[in-house]
Amino acid sequence: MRTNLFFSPSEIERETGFGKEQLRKWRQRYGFPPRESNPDGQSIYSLKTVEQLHLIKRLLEAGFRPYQVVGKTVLELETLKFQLGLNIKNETPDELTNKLIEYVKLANLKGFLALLKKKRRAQTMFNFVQNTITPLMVSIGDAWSRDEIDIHHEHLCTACIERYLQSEILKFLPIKGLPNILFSLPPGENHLLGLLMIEAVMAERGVTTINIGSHIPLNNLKLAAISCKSDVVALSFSFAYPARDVLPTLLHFRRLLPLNIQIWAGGAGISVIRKKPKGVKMFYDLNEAVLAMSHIPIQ
Amino acid sequence: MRTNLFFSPSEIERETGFGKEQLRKWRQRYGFPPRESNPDGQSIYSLKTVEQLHLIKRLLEAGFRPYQVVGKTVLELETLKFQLGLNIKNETPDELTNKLIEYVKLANLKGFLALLKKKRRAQTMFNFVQNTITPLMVSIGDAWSRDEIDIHHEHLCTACIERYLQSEILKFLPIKGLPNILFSLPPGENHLLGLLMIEAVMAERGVTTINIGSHIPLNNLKLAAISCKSDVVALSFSFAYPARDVLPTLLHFRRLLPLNIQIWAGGAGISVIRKKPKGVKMFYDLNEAVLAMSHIPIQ
DNA sequence: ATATTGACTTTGTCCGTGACAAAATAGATC
DNA sequence: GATCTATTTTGTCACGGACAAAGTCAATAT
Repeated sequence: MRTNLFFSPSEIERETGFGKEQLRKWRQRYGFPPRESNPDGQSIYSLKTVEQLHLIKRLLEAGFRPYQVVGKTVLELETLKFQLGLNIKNETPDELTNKLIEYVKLANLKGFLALLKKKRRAQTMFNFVQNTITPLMVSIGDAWSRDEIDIHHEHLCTACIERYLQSEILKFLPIKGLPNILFSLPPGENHLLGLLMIEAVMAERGVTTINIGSHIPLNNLKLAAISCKSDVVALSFSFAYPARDVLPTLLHFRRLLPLNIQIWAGGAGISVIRKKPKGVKMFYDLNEAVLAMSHIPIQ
Repeated sequence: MRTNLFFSPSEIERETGFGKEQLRKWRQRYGFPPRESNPDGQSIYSLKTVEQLHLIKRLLEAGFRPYQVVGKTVLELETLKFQLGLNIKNETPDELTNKLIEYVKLANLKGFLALLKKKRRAQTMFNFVQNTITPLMVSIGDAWSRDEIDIHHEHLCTACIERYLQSEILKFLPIKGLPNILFSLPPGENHLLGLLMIEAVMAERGVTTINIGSHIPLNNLKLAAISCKSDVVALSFSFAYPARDVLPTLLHFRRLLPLNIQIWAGGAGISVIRKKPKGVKMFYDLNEAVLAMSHIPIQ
């Protein structure tokens, strides 16, 4: 289903998280990635190269150093990977998830939403997010990487759930005496769903939540946090966020924001970070965040 | 708030959206931003420089060329901006708009939403969009360009209205026999509000609306339109969308999409286009779109 | 008068390379 | 074995040349 056989430098950055400067240096030092160009002279990367970069990325995350993996042949890399036993575990989706995916495939959003609402009524928002939405999005991602669905199915599903969560969040009433949390996405991040999920859970608990959305410079986000009298600013990093930018972004923001306002970071994008920056709370799990919420000192 | 803040090159990129390479070139060509360095010899940028870059960004968006604004003093830039401000039609906002803006300034989103809801109950969605939201957003934009509010106020306001519209759209029920419209943003576009406004109006009329959101390649959007059995695909171009990309995007999409599916284009971004591309309906007004809706042949 | 063409200018992005600081590793000492 | 120091590896930044894409403007055609 994927039609593009070649990738531009900016697409590479989005796909693999490696910057152009880094790749240029690798080419100078290890002779990889090779310099290719299309008839117009534009420099491009072939699908083979991109796949090799993905492989390198996984090996680096597993602890290898660049000089050990960059510049090796695919065969050598596969051998290393095999030795590590890096296997994808494919948990089989439950029945509900399968039904929902079926609706998306048929573009039956009415049925999709009806089923979602039914499930929502039967459980708390916390459980709904954890047991219904999360497995659904994981399975959708899996199905896409297996080419069983097109990317537009994923977009459709995401947009539908985002709309539903937005309307549900609006229904919750804040409780006096609980903290005030400002939700936002880091600059360059476009994936809103994860942020809405954690906001919905917090709103259910009675927290005053404000969602300022995406594409706001960190210095202006600081002003927003002060203006809203927020106790916490929560940022969500998606799987697609360039890994090497996560830590610098958090440190940058920590330096700007007054120390009496906490910074929370969550999302699939932070799982690659080994050591936590000082003054930032990292959440790998919904539970942790809910627990932490009850310990926020109110201003 | 006298802080001695300094930013590294990559932090500048996050704060202003200008890349390091671009800024380096500007320094080479126009002598701005100046080369400053901290005791360690690292090159850094002061907060003053950042603010100047924000100003430059606004002037560039207003149509100036880099050689006209990069390298000028703050005073010269302020003069240019002032001259620009004179062109803005300063219709005095009505009382309701002023009240809403006041709520945003105070970050009182509860009051903001309550007033919005009250107004919504008193009129149709069509009138709500045309008489309440549109003037509000115009005034917010004006206030920002006059430096009366910070950009974060605009973000807050936009996010709030988007959430409200999402929940309102969910309440409308489609009527059988009416067309099916797929709403989306062109690649690279981030401004959702305009799209939600037109979708809300259409949904009120009983049209089956599907909103697939942003950042979807045109080829996959085509697949979505076919899969959803849409009669029309509606795209919204914001004022911020690069004018030179509007026409190519529409022509590209028209070439991809089967001819029995109409393409609609709207938003502030299309007003700069002189001649319409063939096979695409351009809407400069809500009324036109509503009228056109009743003439769609149903498949 | 408007549209189109074509030369010229501006502008952003990519490249290769050198410099350098931060991180990781290895080696040495306690 | 643990801690400290020297060395190597690695990523980021600067610089300026090359170049294509986009914008400007004047001359010509419709």
